[in-house]
Amino acid sequence: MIPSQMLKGTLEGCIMAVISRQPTYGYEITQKLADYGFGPIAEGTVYPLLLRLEKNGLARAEYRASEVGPRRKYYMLTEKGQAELAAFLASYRELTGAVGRLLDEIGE
Amino acid sequence: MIPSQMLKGTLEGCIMAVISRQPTYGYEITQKLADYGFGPIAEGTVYPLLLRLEKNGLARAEYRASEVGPRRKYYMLTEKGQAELAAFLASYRELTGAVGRLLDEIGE
DNA sequence: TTTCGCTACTTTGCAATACAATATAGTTAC
DNA sequence: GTAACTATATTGTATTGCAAAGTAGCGAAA
Repeated sequence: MIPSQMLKGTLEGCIMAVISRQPTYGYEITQKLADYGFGPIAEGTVYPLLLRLEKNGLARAEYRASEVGPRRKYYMLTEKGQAELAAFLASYRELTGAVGRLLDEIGE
Repeated sequence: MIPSQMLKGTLEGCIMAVISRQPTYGYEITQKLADYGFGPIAEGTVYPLLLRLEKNGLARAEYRASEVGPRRKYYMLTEKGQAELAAFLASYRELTGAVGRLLDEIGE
């Protein structure tokens, strides 16, 4: 299990990454994240985060009917969101680079 | 600059990693972290974190005189701390693994 | 036809933590 | 004697993942 504190700041970027290629809805995102190995990410985590992305103009959404259940709210990145995703990737690499150098030095 | 939210959960593990090899004092830790590329980590971040490690039995500390300034409080990992460090490393690799798979798939 | 299971979204409130700000104080060099 | 660097501690704040609870559509088994 990845501790929740360690997901802070990273999860938002990861969700932006998920919706960056094709419109995706919340429920599907939680399943994809589990597939990638993030563990079960609570819906109470994903939905508020999506609403926040939308509110901040990083994503926009549209409802589409589903053939197997309630309608789905598909999210996709705005241009501003694409830029934010690029910034996240840069920061993420900065972090993993720093941690990598540290672990290297202590022989881990 | 690595956003502070992204450091949450990771920084504690990194500081454990720093003091795992040799006793280190707070001020020195902030400098080492900067050297590794974490950016300037505020003292208001490091000291409370060290006190927390100590309080939770993950680290112990002793004061030693300095030849160039005030006395220093050297921190070192306890056995419990070593175990916690190992757990952190496992979680960290779980996270980077998951993010890696995600970024792979979206072609980043 | 009712109930269970899966799908799907929203809201409220809490807990953890990095950090800014502030305070304190020893040492050295000008 | 005062500025600059070294060194630790405390208080309060903002962010954010998540638990919990609620709403609701659909299909299949009972």
